[in-house]
Amino acid sequence: MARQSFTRDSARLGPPAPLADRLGYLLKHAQLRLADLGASALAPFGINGRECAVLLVIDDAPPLSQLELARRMEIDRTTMVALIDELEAKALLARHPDPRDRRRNVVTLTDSGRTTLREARSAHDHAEERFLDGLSEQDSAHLKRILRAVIYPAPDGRGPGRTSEH
Amino acid sequence: MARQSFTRDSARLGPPAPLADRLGYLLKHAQLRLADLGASALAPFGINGRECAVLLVIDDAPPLSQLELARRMEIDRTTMVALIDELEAKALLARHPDPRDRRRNVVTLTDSGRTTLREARSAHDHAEERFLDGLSEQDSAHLKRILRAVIYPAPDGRGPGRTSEH
DNA sequence: TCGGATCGTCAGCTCGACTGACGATCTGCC
DNA sequence: GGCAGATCGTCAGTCGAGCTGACGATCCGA
Repeated sequence: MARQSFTRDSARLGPPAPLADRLGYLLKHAQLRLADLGASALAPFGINGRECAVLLVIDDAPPLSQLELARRMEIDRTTMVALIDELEAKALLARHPDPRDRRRNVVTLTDSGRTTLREARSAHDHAEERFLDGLSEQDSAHLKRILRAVIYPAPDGRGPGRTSEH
Repeated sequence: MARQSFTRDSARLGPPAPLADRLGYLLKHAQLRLADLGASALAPFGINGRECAVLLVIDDAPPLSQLELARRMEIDRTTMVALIDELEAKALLARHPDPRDRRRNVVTLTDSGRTTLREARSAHDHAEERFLDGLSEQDSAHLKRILRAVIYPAPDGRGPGRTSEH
């Protein structure tokens, strides 16, 4: 359930003064809180956030090799091995040797994987909503837009980080 | 230098389509990028982000015990031990047994610690600016405000979670 | 004064991520 | 056709951050 449970009991005190304005602190703890909510939401499906993300990406794209998958998600390929091992053990996806290039394994969702993904996605969306609860529609959208901008900074002066070109 | 260096070489591709809109992904990667910038900025001073945060909090507050420090930063007290060990080894802070309660160690900055903190803080601020480069003043402020709102949600309907007062 | 709480410490564990190596396979080039 | 070099999946080992559980020293309230 997402590290950093610390003394959760000792009633939610605000941020320590000198850190309240540090972006690093804010980002870390926002991420932590969402991870926490997300983990609870996904727990009933026996998967965690990373695993859910893998399923999402596989579902979205044409059959991918492990390496392609890893690259898209910016995960190390050795890390992906374990991740896929796990999901395969849970029968949510399957490895198929690629007949065109026998070095590769093509990874696809199983029926069970698709079902689980559908339900898990909805549960996770709900957690995200709770996370954003209290924010206006605009603020939520704004947050995402700003985050994309700082993650994928415009290479030159112009334009926000490009936002996918489908 | 902040985990997740992955295939940094394979030219910065945008977010995988199905993840581009997931807050979890965005938060994680924003945090990652900032941590990366911050680590580079702090490296010359021989400290990392966590250590810098500890120095900041100590500097800000009256003499704190290790436990108080840990609580303020929402760090486990056993984790704090190692953190302080490290900073003490670097002579940036010192432990003093508290004469009033001999179970406690009061932690204070050394002169060297104060100097290092001053310089490191400025370097880190600069990194933060680079991170926010491309965002307008308003967007930067907005980002912090929104993050605070989601980290410390208003307990009931209305409250400090408020996000638009400009 | 004595039992229970508090504080600092330590050993051991988990988890995500990385490095380095290896065998199997593919590809370009002679 | 044959071979050097790249690519892919795998595995063992390591690292950092964080946690749990235990322990000794100390404090405090009944």
